[in-house]
Amino acid sequence: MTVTLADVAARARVSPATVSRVLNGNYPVAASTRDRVLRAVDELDYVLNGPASSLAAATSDLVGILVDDIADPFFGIMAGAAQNAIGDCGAGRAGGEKLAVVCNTGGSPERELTYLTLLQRQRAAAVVVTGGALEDPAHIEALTKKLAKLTDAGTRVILCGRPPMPGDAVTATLAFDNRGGGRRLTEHLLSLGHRHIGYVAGPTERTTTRHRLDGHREALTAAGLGTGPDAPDLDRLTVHGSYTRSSGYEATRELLSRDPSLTAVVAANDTVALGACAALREAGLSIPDDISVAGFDDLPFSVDVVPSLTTYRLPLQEAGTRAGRLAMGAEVPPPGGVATIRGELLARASTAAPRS
Amino acid sequence: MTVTLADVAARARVSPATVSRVLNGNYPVAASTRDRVLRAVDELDYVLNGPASSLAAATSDLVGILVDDIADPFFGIMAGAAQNAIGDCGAGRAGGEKLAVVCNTGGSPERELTYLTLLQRQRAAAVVVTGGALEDPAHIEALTKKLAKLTDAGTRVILCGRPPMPGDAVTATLAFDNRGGGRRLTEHLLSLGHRHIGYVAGPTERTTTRHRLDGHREALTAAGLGTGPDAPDLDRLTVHGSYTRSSGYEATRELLSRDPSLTAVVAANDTVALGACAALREAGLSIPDDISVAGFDDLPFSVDVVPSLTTYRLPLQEAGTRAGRLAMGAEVPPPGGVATIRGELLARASTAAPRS
DNA sequence: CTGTTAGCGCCTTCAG
DNA sequence: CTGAAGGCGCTAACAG
Repeated sequence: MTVTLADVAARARVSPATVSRVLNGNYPVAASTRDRVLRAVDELDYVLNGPASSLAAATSDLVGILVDDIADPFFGIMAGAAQNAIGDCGAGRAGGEKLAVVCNTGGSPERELTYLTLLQRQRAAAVVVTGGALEDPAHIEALTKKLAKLTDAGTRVILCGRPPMPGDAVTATLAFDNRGGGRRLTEHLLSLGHRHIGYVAGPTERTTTRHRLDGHREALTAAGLGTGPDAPDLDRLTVHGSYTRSSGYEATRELLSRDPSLTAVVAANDTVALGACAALREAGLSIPDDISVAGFDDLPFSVDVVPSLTTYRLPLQEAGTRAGRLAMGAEVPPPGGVATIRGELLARASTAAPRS
Repeated sequence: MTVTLADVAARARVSPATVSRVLNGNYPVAASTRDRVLRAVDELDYVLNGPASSLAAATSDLVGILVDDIADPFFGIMAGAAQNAIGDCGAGRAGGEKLAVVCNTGGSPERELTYLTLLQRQRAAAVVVTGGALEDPAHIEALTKKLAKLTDAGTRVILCGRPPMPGDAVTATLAFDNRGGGRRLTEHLLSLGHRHIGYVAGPTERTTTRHRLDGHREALTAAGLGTGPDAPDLDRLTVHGSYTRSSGYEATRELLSRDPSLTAVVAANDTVALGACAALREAGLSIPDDISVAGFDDLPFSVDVVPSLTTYRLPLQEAGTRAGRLAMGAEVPPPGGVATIRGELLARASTAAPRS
């Protein structure tokens, strides 16, 4: 019924081994033989049996990309770039095509582990894990063990946009400078003259959230606004939520009710910032005349909204591409296995000096 | 080195076959035996070899979801929902877990075919193809053949948000009522009193684009604005682009330059509508006082932008979920294999009666 | 309910 | 440069 490599061999009047060799292209074969084989493949409409091939070779063409939320462009952009890079590298086994595939964890640690197991089961060639890490010791340990096992089994493990993990469970890590970005953004606001700055943070248990917030407070402290008897109560000016627009909206209303004298709001990311803008506008405040707003990431829409959003640009595309190349082994890991990717402050129309 | 099923069998003092049976859960096994096996699995930290298992069983746990653009929430929402539905169904082989995986074609027909081949190679259990179809006869033929081959090989093929294909190459089709939506939107504008309506269309060669535009013109024609000596030149009031914000921006500027007397703009989708709004605002027009704008899809941001966007809501989440269930065989295909999913007109703040 | 026996389709030494 | 042979790890009949 289904055509196998043996059928192709018979038609091309060569041995199965030869067919295998031309298909994998990793062994010298006479040009004329190759042509004959390729023609037979075509005529028979032969498709390699992946499982059989993976079983025999003990590796597969699968590359998994794990994301927190596939409906969020932050992940979509990285995943797309990684997938492109992987597709472009070509030259793998069996026609040079890797199957780069994205898995949506929905932010659930269990599903993260499940997907990793599934990928391990498939003997994936590589795994790219994106997004901030959960700061739960139990999960970190489980994750570390699982990743170490993958690495042991020959799977390349790349962390993208995520802090390094302890030990050598991982092939390479591309970390974002979330702390630095948080600091720069707040420094920018400070230099504009703001002194009452609210912060709409992400979910508490994520490294991304904490690092961005740390950077923010670092800047505040450096400006003498961090502690001391008449320093503002930082916790009161911080509201946690999720990385969604509606969360930004709610949190901003809360912030406003806690301190109506706010002259600026920093959001955990651009999406959250959009929600913040909506809440502010609804409260009758004009941006940036009455209040400034800053985001983080520089998602595509950020330059386009009105007013255009001041943010800290993370090179998501580049990071994804690099992660993809690393996953393919097309690029050597950075020294120490860890590279920190810096972003860039984009001061746009949503921030201005406070009203005097 | 790596632990195999035989190792587990030895440790649990049963035969390999028994281990296989408890792992797959599709065969009666004594509870005490099962426990012993499960314990051994745990102690040995055993992970099933997917390729071996797929080879022997001639099927795999892989389910592919093809999308045009992973960075676009339109696809992200459907893909995420499908992935959830597939994960929730459980009860597959080997622990009941399917590996639901999304593949990003970037809108390229070649990559679509490539991914399908890769999935076929892996003997995928099912494939969900989302997004509008390309209207190129050569590609349609190639695609039909490839899908038929997948179906023949036992892979369930589900079309989601895409018109039906000729023949029986496909297991089930979930089509969106793009034409009906396009008509409803324009009828709404017409009933408000608009007579000069511009249309920002998507890429010419996609069914989604054409159906939405067809609906629009259908409504115009029904209102007596379609043809005739003093009917407006519909082609002049239509500009094609891509499904992006910037495309909407450019196209709207073009539209405005072609006919400054426009009182309404209908966009191919919400993202495009956002770009249209930006262009309109930049031209000094206020929405909806000077000009009305309508989108399509009802993406999450659409209710939140200012002014909130009138649009035609497509139940993306529901469609994705249903596609996922169909892919798992957890739901029987609709009669005839095709179900048309209707949406709902959402008249919001971006449309109003034209200035008199 | 459980063990035994054959392969699934391909890759990979080893010879030639 | 090409052929022959063995086995990758698991599942699916069969028996019992």
